[in-house]
Amino acid sequence: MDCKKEETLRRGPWLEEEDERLVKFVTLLGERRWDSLASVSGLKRSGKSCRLRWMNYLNPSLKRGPMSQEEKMIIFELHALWGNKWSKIARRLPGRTDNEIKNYWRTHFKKKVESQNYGRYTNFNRSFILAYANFIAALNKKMMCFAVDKIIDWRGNTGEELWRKYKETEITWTRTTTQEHGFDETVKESKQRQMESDKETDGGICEGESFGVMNSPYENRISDWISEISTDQSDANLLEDHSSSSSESNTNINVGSWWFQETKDFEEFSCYLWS
DNA sequence: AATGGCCCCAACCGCCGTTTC
DNA sequence: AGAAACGGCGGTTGGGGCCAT
Repeated sequence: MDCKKEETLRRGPWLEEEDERLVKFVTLLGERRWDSLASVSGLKRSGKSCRLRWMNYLNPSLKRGPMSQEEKMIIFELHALWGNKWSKIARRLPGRTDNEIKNYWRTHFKKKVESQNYGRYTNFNRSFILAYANFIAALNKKMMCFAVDKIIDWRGNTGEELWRKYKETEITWTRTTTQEHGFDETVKESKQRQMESDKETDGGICEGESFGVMNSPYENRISDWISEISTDQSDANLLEDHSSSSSESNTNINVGSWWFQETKDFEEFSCYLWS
């Protein structure tokens, strides 16, 4: 019986009329009970095949077109954190499927990873990522200033140290990714140039207004998140001498004036951020 | 023009955890 | 409670397109 059923099932690329029929029945019955949907629709496809076609191709919420600069960076960074957790990474990239990300990774990054250049990126430490997220958030919020010399993280890294790491990583990242992966880094580079010139002229105070701020959904979410947790007190911390911050209990992290619980690891942080 | 190598991506496979009956 | 069905996930495959030779 099952063998007979198998024989009648179509395989391989989907035809246009199959797609149309599938869309019609998913709209009608919803995204569930794929086996029933497959048989009710009259499609000679397995439920699994129908589900896959919908999830990876027909779903109207899917993004079309090439990966953006930012999506590439997110894939790269989250893969460094989580490994081949494609569905998990996909959840941080609205409109992209695990299959798409997996394919993208395999064709664009895998060879590079297998060569010697990857190791240093896997060491993105949390303080750097947090500082970076805060920095982007600060830009997005167009805050009046970003006082590098007032920052300290829970490991005792000063703002200057984080800033230096940020710049080094950005420079290395920019150079290698542009060369190796053909990324368009113009926005990032212009930001960086601006940062450096501002830093020189303002003694460590960066004017957020000066930057060409991107308005991506991710950065907006970071910004929203920061808005949620920011308080008047934390704003006051911006101007607080970091020596007093460092004397505080180690359970708190003060990066760029926002407080985090040390127990909250980066995964939790980013889940909250992008979920 | 023919061919081979490579890239890209849709689709499939097998496994496993969850849900349903 | 347990078997079957279902759904999700990561790994793999195969075919079309492009490009260099």
